[in-house]
Amino acid sequence: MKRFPGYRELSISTDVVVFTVHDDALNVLLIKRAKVPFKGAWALPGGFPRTGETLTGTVERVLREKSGVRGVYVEQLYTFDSSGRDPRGDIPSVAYVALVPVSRLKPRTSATLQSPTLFPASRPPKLAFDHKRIIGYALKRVRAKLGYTNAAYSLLPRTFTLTELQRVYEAVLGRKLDKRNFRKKFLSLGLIRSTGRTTKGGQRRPARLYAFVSKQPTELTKAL
Amino acid sequence: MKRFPGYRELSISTDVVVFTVHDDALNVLLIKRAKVPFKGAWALPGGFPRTGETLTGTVERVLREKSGVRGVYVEQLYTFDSSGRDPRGDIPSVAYVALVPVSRLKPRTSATLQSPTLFPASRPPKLAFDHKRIIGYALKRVRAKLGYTNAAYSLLPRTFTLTELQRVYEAVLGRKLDKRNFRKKFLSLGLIRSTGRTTKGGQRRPARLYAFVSKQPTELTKAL
DNA sequence: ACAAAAGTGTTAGGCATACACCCATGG
DNA sequence: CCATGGGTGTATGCCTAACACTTTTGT
Repeated sequence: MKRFPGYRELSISTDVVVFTVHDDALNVLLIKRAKVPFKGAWALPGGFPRTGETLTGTVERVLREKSGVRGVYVEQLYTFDSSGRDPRGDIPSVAYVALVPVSRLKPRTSATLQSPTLFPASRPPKLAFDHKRIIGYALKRVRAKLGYTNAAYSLLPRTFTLTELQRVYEAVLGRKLDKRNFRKKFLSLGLIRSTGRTTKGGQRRPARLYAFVSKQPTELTKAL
Repeated sequence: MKRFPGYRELSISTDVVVFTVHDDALNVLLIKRAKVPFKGAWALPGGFPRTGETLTGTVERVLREKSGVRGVYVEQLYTFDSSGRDPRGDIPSVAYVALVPVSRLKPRTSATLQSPTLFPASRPPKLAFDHKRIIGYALKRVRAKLGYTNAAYSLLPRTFTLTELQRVYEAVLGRKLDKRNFRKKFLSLGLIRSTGRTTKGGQRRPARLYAFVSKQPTELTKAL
């Protein structure tokens, strides 16, 4: 088995599915691979753990180096080990999902990074390895999670309107929701509080701004 | 890093939480460790992948060699990589959950195996590594899974009475359920069918025997 | 005054829960 | 005939889903 200095072994890898809501659609961040295998193909950001680095540490480093974000919501998804997924051999990959407000991604799309680009999560381009499958798996997980946790906080700025919150849910779930029912139920959950402030400057009626009471992952007893 | 011939590297491990329902309680199968570290301590069955072996393959082998079962329900749980979990270094472990009818376990409790023994899942003995945490995590997963899949088929023999089915649910969930509501709902799901046969030989009224329509993992649209 | 999004209640149906008695069998 | 678990129905409250108009602002 091939070895690279500084890397532990080529025996386990990580991949990160970075989701964000942009233009009322759920997007996934992909990079162009700079090396073989699959050189030039779109792929999930990922990498091998360095010596002494935990998997979580590897993911944080990958997010920093390849996507330019830090301190975002990260959750382990699944460990993929199907034979044939990597031409270098049977290298299992521990996949993670990161949820990021789109505002956190934009400023870091610089030329020195491996061209991180957003694609619609439901129609990604042709992808390296088994990354298409991983994205499908991640999509399913995030859809479920929004239903029974407060994970939406990680896709929104600090304050937001109820319409923006609803757009996030609609983008992730891929379907329209009823405005009155959505507001009624969400407000009854007690996850968000009104900040007392409103939007300004639009050519329409100002909207109340809300904030999440807690930005820690929380499970709900009653589903959304 | 230490190497053993025939093993890939000591860079990833597997652990299996084998659950079964016995005496109306959810039990977990543990073995006494034969080697350091934690020699003599109770631990989850597990092991390192051999050369060319997938993680799933490793789990199947471990189940065969250490627990004497094959062809049972297995599901990946989580990959644990907290530093400090293994004194040999930061070795991530991919944990799996297996669900087994107790009848499949009994005959293989022979002296040549590393004394696999059942313990109540909610009160396991002192355990090696971070295995207590893994069992807690597995318990949570199985409780959830029973609510929205047909996974219970893997804990029961081919045919069973509704009371036996309810006992399985009660053992896993750790609480009593209402008999009439349980039967009404379960039968309405269409997961099981009456075999037309009944139990015999007890000193009480015979009970109808049921079988699962499908023994493939299936997700329900409506929760139990 | 108009365009654009914000904001707001009611009703009907389905689902979950609580609850108690008769039945069939073997000894 | 007795003991033991098997088997059955109804009523209530809650949550979900469907549905349309008025309000506020900037131009």
